[in-house]
Amino acid sequence: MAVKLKDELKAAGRRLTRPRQAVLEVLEQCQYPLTASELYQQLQEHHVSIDLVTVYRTLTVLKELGLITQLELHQEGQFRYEIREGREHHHHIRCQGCGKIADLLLCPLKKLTAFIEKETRFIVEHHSLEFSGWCPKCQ
Amino acid sequence: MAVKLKDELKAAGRRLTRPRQAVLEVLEQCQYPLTASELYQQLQEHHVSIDLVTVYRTLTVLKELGLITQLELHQEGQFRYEIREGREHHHHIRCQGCGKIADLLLCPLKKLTAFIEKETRFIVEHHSLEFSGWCPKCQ
DNA sequence: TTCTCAACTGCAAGAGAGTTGCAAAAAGAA
DNA sequence: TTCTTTTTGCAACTCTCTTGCAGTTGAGAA
Ligand SMILES: [Mn+2]
Ligand SMILES: [Mn+2]
Ligand SMILES: [Zn+2]
Ligand SMILES: [Zn+2]
Repeated sequence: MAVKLKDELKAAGRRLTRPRQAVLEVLEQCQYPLTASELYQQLQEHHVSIDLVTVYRTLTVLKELGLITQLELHQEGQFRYEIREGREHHHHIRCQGCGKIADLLLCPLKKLTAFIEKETRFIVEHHSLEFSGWCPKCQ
Repeated sequence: MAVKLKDELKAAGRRLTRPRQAVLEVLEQCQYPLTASELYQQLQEHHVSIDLVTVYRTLTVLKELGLITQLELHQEGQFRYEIREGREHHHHIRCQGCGKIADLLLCPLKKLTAFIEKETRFIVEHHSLEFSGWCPKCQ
């Protein structure tokens, strides 16, 4: 992934820097999508000192390079980011109690998209689908 | 609807006021869900002078009474509100060009919810599903 | 109708996520 | 090492939404 980062940056005329490597590493090791400030905290715990503004700018760059995905969970009011490498398009479920986020490794919307395009005459480009509820521990 | 508002307010020990009537009227007449500031603008156009803070507080009350629904469209960064009366649970599609929002009078997620509950052992309470793309005019 | 008081409103200030301007620092090519 | 361009950190800012508080108003009681 580090190699891929370097190549993608170079191809885009951008530079390989400490913050970009560090942010990508944290996201690689995390099992669930992180917010900018969660990422910032984790960096501090790893004794990597990067300004929060730089975290935001880095996330924008990594997203532009197609290395991470930005997502929005319902009613959270902030973005989350996760590594794209090796993960197909999928959706999430979040526990209303503890905030635990789990992947749903499926997308049931292909047929529905075709139907909606026919009915509305829109051309569908994106969709967003998330569930929330109670995880086993919080029930 | 005006009668229903009065009754619901009374039942909740709350009062019937000008802002509450005006906000509900604007939402009743609108064909698509409005943000707080769109609502505020429309009120001003109708020469109803209500502070934006009061609009927010009014939306909270109407939501608590179950008269309106709060929703969040993907990537918009603000809430929208629509009248609940006479409308079943449904979803939306928004045009990335002009911002037009259309209702999708369907919900395809009942079976999927049961499947997810079995797979994840979460109990699903809410879901959010929206589409975005290009409306006929913007294509 | 008038009185009374809790509910409500407007204004100012604040919170939280994210963005922008700018000078100083660092990457990387020559 | 030098030079140019990109990147960073800091401060200030934007935008949506919330909170505190003093003055106003709705509506039940007298
Ligand atoms: Mn995921
Ligand atoms: Mn609708
Ligand atoms: Zn999908
Ligand atoms: Zn649904």
